[in-house]
Amino acid sequence: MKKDLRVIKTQESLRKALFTLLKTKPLETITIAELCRLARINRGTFYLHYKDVHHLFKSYVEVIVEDLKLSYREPYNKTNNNIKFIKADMIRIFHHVNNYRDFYQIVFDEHIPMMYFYMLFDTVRSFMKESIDDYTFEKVSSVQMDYYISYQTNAILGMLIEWHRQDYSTPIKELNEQLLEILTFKSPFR
Amino acid sequence: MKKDLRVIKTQESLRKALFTLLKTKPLETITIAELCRLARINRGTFYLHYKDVHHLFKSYVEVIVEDLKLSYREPYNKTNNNIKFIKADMIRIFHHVNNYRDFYQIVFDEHIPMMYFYMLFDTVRSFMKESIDDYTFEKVSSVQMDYYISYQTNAILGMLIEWHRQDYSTPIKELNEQLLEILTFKSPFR
DNA sequence: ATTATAATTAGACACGTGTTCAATAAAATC
DNA sequence: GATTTTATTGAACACGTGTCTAATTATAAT
Repeated sequence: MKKDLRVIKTQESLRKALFTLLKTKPLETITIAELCRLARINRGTFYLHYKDVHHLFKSYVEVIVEDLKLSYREPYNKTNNNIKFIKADMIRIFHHVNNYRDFYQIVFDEHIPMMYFYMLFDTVRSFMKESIDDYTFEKVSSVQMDYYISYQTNAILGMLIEWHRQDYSTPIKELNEQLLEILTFKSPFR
Repeated sequence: MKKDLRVIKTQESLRKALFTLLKTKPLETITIAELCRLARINRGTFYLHYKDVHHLFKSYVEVIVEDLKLSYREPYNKTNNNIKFIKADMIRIFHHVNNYRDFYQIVFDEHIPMMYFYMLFDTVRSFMKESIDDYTFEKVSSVQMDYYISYQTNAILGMLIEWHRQDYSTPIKELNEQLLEILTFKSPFR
């Protein structure tokens, strides 16, 4: 059994309306009433599908995150040099964020709920876990691993936050160099 | 010229009302109307002082952040061993978060806007900057430093996120060990 | 104590929210 | 094609939002 055509039409209209409105005003100022007027959908119908505007927006985020995952799965030159490896992994995240810059400008906005950050966090974390699982031979307890992976994951996201705050003015090439620099840096902590 | 007594009374009533309501329901469900009824303040008066509930909540956050800064300034055993140094710096952040656990459970909630995370980020970042400035002798460009500091800052916050997601079940002592482990870890990335 | 200043108030306004209802229309099933 | 099923609709409801007025009251200044 496939999905009712009416449902598809309704959801597409709302998605389109949200997309249109996002070009003119910030997400946090978009009301359900406004969306429904533009989409020519009864306001009650909105609530049959979504809880609030964020629930609708989340369906976007899922598409973007899917693209991130896809781009990550893409074949690429794997080397047995770990630092090149992690660099290749993360550089593709930088590229992805750059491609969807308009989108991430929303996600990193201070008025936007943490949930989208966590969605990004979880996705990058799964990549990070793979990288570390594949290339770490030292055995440590799983609890330790949880903290270590979250530590490394959020470190990368810290670079994205810095990028965002500098209005994405730093070119990817330079970000790339920064990351390499950091990973090979003779840290003051050791 | 000091502040009008009426203003002080109004703001204290609202703060108290928010504090009371937070014990019974999540921040995101607290309405301005509800706060004003409890505080016996006219709703119009609320708008003379605050833009929304988050603006009021922010005055809490500022108090907490102030305590974090204070606790950071406290004298402590500084050693010329850098890893002990950074560990001492960050362990006091873990303690602080533990002390205000109820509060940070709100701040890290997925429905809460990023702004509070950024406030924490900025505060920890300033500590991180000091640590690195004091103990890093290699000279690098300021742009590089911005990324490096944000990278290290958010790494620590990644541990806090992991801690939060594990319902703060990990004892501080163990977090302490985790951090030490990570900082001395023979990273797979190098 | 009197006066000047400024905060607070009640009331109203248009609009948004979240929910419910019976009526209708569109799609799926037979 | 007729029938059953289900999504959508419009209307209404109580409540919240943000803004504005004029009247009132508390505080500060004299």
